[in-house]
Amino acid sequence: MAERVTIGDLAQRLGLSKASVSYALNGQPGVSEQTRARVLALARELQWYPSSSARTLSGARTGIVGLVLSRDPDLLGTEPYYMLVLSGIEAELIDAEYGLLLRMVGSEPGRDLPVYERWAGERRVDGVMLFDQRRDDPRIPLLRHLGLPAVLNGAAEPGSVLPTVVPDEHGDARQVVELLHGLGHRWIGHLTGPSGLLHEERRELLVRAAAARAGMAVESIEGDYTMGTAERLIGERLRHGPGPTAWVASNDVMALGAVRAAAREGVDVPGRLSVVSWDDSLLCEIGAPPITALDRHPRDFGRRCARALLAEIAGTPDDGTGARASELRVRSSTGPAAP
Amino acid sequence: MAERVTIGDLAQRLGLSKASVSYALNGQPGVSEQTRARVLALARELQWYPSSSARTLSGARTGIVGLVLSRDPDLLGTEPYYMLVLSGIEAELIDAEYGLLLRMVGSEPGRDLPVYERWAGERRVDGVMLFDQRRDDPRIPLLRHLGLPAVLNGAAEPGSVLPTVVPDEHGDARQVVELLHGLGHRWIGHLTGPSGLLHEERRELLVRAAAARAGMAVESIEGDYTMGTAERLIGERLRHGPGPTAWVASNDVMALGAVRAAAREGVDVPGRLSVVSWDDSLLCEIGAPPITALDRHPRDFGRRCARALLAEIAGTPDDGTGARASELRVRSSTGPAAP
DNA sequence: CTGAAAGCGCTTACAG
DNA sequence: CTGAAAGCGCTTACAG
Repeated sequence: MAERVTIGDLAQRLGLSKASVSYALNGQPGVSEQTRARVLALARELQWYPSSSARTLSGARTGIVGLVLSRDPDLLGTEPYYMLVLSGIEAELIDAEYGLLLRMVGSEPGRDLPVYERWAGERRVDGVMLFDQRRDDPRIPLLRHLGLPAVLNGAAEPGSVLPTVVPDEHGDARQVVELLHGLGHRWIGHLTGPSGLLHEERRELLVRAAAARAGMAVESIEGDYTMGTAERLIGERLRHGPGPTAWVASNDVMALGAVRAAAREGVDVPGRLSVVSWDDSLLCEIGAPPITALDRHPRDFGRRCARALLAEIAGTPDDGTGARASELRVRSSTGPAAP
Repeated sequence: MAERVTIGDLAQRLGLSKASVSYALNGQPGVSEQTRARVLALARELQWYPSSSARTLSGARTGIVGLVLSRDPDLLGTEPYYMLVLSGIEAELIDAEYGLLLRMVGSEPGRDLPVYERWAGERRVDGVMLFDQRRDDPRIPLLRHLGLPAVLNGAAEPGSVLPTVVPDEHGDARQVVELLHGLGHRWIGHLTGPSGLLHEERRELLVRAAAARAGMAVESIEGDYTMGTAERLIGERLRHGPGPTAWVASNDVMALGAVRAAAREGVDVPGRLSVVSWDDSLLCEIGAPPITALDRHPRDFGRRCARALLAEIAGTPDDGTGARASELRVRSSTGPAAP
């Protein structure tokens, strides 16, 4: 086992004080360039690494950001979206030499709160990333109280005290609605995720606004992001009588559920019913038929989230400007409105 | 912002020494039960949390395990397998009050090595979990040299120096081969992942052994876990002339690729060709046709991996015994061998 | 430009 | 059972 080499070892070997070594290592003034070079050379040779705990204890940052995922693990497994956001976050953190502490706590509300308390109390992380914001989200006052830097991702609450990174929800809603309007649809359905979620409320609002401008009717059904529930709800709606000629589902898995419901009820997609997914993924590609979906560039989004948090931690708020416009991938689940 | 409360604050308020407070907090002998109760009560009241860096600096564990994922982020997004393993790992860590430090480094070989060096040097983690082991894997000597506890997951190399957690590969191969044999298949294809991976080599060996016992011929093609490549390779093979009547693909995404290739070549599945996936997922369920797949219980596997590492860290090696047998979910992509 | 010293918040022998 | 003290490996005023 490699013996741990400390700053004291370096100092001793070089006949310097620990202070000088520290200054040299950290690029601080107070040492000659020559001395600095000697220190750096020896540090490299002996493979010295700063002890993260010692650094943190004497006031430095931890170099870690925390992320609590409060979704059902099975959902996390089926939705590629989060894994892609995660990889975007990682990509950005790596450049900044930051690490990610990950916690999955399941979907019961409030399970994440003690995690933040603990991380703050133990000084584990320099900041946290929040997803799936809810109305009157208890995390916000808690983090404020804890003094833990945080960034909200995915939905802006008017007057929020925390920096927020949002996708181009406005453009997303417009693109989807315009596609359907262009195909002649005048009555569309919105299959949303759980209504407590702010980004769901926001989408609902924006879809309705865009549809209203285009003279289209909207009706909504609340789903839970699972295929089974979506299939049941849309199946019931289809049996119930005349309804929307197109459904917009809030994720890929629910869009699949809608397609399956249609198949079971003998309703042809896209002949008699169109389906659009708010998230793109392999699931949409291989659907039968392949499903028209919004590619919202989840990796990019993850990068922006991480960048905003790092800026917040550094004290130079940035607010993750510049969402890249989503691309609507038109496939075979959408077609002209049935007459 | 909440003011940090330290062990010194508690000691002062209670008129005790820091040592006594520490003993009380840690359940060490050396304080009366009465004193201990007073300390614990005040600690709770003031919401005291131990500083993780201070603890670690004075010799304690970090309470963190590390995981480096060296796969292409896009693959991670499409394969539900890893997210499920991750959630199993998390579930086990939470019980042990451990955290997970996650790093994604892309698939270029060797990108993960500096991460281990750094984590060891900085004393960031108490141990690491290794996946996707390769022949002559450079991580093994490196971790040994670094003295960082580690557990190998997914494939056992004979005589490995590290504790290893393996799925029931033997049973998996047997189940798949027996199903196909029972359906009359006598010539099967094995669409593997990259051959450098030990678990792929192992599967290949076991599939061939099981087939040989049953008097079946096997041919293999090496894929790369992506749908596109699988579709191309199987397409070429189908055009090339008589071939296997059934293909076993090493993951769900490649199984889909095989099914698509068959569709494009006008080969009916399962009428003229059967397809089995080594991994189950929503992708298999919604395939057209739905794909017969092995449910290898990835969450369970993740739990076992984490448990084995925690045991290793605690110095009570456990070797994650007791793989739960996989369940073969027979769907519509498998049928009697074409005459 | 360089060194001696204090301090970060814990733990842990070592005395009483 | 309790307290004074040293130490973990850094950083950072403060003197020289």
